[in-house]
Order: sequence, then structure tokens, then C-alpha cells
Amino acid sequence: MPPKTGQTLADRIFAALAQRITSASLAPGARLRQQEIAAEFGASQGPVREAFRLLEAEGLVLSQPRRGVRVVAFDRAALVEAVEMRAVLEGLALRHAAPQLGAAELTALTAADGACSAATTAVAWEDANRTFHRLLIAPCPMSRLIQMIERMQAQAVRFAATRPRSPALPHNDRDHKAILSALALRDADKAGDLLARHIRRGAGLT
Amino acid sequence: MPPKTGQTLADRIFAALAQRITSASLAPGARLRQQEIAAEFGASQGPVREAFRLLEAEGLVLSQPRRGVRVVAFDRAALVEAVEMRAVLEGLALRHAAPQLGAAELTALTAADGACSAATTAVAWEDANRTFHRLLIAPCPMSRLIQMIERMQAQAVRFAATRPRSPALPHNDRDHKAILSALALRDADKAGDLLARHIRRGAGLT
DNA sequence: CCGGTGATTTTTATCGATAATATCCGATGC
DNA sequence: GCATCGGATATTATCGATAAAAATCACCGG
Repeated sequence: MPPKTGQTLADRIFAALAQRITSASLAPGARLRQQEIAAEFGASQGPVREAFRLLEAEGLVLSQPRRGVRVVAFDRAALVEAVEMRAVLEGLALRHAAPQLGAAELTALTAADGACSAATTAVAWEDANRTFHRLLIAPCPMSRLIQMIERMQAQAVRFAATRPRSPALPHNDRDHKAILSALALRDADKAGDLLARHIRRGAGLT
Repeated sequence: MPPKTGQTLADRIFAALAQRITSASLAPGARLRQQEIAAEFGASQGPVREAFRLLEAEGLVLSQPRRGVRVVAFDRAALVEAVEMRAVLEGLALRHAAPQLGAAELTALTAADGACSAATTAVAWEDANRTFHRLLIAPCPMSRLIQMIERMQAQAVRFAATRPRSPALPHNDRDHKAILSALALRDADKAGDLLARHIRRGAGLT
């Protein structure tokens, strides 16, 4: 695998470590030693430290000066926090996306919702659900907002990775249909509220 | 000013640069050369690069691999985005803070609102207003949420720094009093909604 | 047996130098 | 006159080494 050029070494190390943390392959509280990681990636300590700073700003890692960095703990309170933030932010995104949602988009959304209902396995449902949520806010032109939502999603995924997969929750699909109705009636505010409530209820799945 | 120990060099450089960017002393689009900055702080390039990564993750700077970093542009759309995000997030924070707001806190808030009304200069009003908002959500136990709100605030300040100071807006104080009423009636949801609306109306002034 | 103390080891923070890449600028041909 | 090519220059990305701080641990006195 020839290392993708156009990307700096620090970026690749960052991506790899972020992946390990969100997938719980690196446990909360685990200490990251810069020499170890440098050796693993065949790099020197400089790029590793840069990757650490990115992880730190992302909130995945806690850095204490001169005492190293460790994966931040992730308890239920943190999950609630991430879910609540995602709820209000995604509601906001939908309010701004709704005016751009035309007939074509509504059709695609209905299809995604159908795939959700038709899913027989948990991972298929999660995939379809993710697609639904992505399509819903795709027309929102606020890039930073979208980015923040994705960040919150990653945090929630991180929590889900630490525990056994729970089965698809059927009531979620009713929420989807209610949101679509509100959108068909051009009631952006109501759709946003419904979405926020839906996310809070789903509590971190998606 | 003896350099605070217990803080790494990269952290100090980061803080200084962030300050310059939010205060518009570094204009949008300005390029940051690592050697220049290293020389200015009497450091080598390593810590400067670490500071760059922190700025990058904070969204203050855009880094293009091998082509340097530059201060991100900040247009009206970005301001609207920051304000809208702050509005919903601060509303959320207030909903969670409200149950903890006892008599003592309400007294302090009333005093802060009084200072707001009594302010004769724009900076005095801004100070008092900032205090009011801080006290309002202080009891909310969600640290990440608070942090995110502060980040959005910084973005908005950055925009305000680029244009002439506008006079204090008197209607803001009416909003404050309405929020206090809702809190006195223990209606957290209403208080949160009022706060969100208040922030949207204030449009980036804190 | 326990808590403190100082040497030893590990780890972080920073530096200076080098390699790799992009940018700039002037010469050259059309 | 204008686009293009090639070489000097500037800038970034990375390395390896060193200094400084923290953690570890063996030892000692109570």
C-alpha cells in the first residue's frame, strides 16, 4: 500500500489513531506513548506529536503537559451530552435544509426510509438509517454545522462500539415517517423538532 | 510576564495566534510562515507546527499540505452559521442549567441584567452581557457543550472585530428579563427557546 | 512492615539540520 | 507580446539527538 501522497504523515497517523479510538480498539484511559507510535508507523516523534494535537482538539484524547496523552474516558454522561448536542444541531440543519428539499429529494428520502423498514439485520438497518439522516440534512449549506454533527455522531459510535449490538428499534421508523409528513407540508420547524426528538429517543444509535 | 510554566510552548504559541486571529490582528487569508513565527517566539519549528494543528482543528486556520497554513476567510454566512449554532447550543445548555438555578443564582442574574441596563458605554454593556450569559448556563454540567459554545462565541467575536463597534442594542435587555421570568416560573423549555431567539436576534454580539 | 528518599530509567519537549516540495523569476522560442 | 520551460529560492515536512521533567524502584530508617 503506497502511502497516499498529498497527505502529510501526521494526518495519516491522526486518522489511524482516531479510527482506533472510535472503534474502541484503544480503550478509554489508555496511554499513548509517542515513541511507541512513532516506531509503529516508521516515523519520528514530530509527526506523532502533531497527530496528538489534532486528537486533542477533536476531544478524543486528553493531553497533560509533560505527562503524556491518554484516551479520554467515555461514560454515559458524555454519551448523553453528544446525543443532545447532535439532536439540536441536526434539528437546526434540517430547518435550513427543508426549503431546498424538492420532490426528487423527498422521493429519495422515502426510499431510504423504506430500506430502513425492510432491513432484516441490525447493520443493514443502521446503514439505511444513516443514509436517511444524511439525505435529510444534505441540502443544508452550513458546512461547519455538518462537520460538527458528524463529530458528535463519531462520539456516539464510539460508545456503541463498547457494548453488544442492540437490535433495531422499530419505533424509529415511525419517527421517520412523521418527519417526512412535516416536510411534505413544508413545516420546517416542526420537522426539525421531530428530528431532534427522534435522535434523543434513539439515544446514540445511527 | 514570566512564561507560565506547566504549559507547553506550543500551547502558548497557539493561544497567542488564536488571540490575533479572533481580534482580527491577523487578517483572513493571511499566510502563517512557521519560520517567521518560530523566530518571533524564540522557538524552533516543532512547537509552531503543533500550534498550527491546534488552530486547524479549531477551525481558525486552513492547512494545505506542503503549501502552508492561512487564516480562514470569515464571511457573513460563516457568522450566521456560528450564531445559529450558538443559539441552539446555548438554549440546550439553559434547559439543563435551569433545574440547578436556585434563588442565589437568580439574584446574581438579576444583578447582571441590571448592570446591563445601567451600562453607558458599549464595552461596559458587552461585559455585563457576557457575564449574564455565562451565569445563565454556568450550572449546566455538560463541559463539552460549554466548550463548544465558547468556541462559537469566539468565532462571532472575530467577525465583530472586523467592523466598527455598534452601539448597545436596548431591546436585548427586554429579552433578558423575559428569560428571567420564565426561569422564575421554572419553565426551562420556554427559557431555552427565549434564549435561542435572543441570540439569533442579537446576531453575534454577546 | 511501612513510608519516605534519592538514584535510575523512562518519557516528553524542544532543538538544529536535512530532504523534499512548491514558488518565483528570468530566459527562450513561437 | 505571450506562453512555456528551467533553474534559483523559499518553505514545508521530517528526522535524529539532546535537555528537562516525571515515573519507577531499590534502599533505608523508623
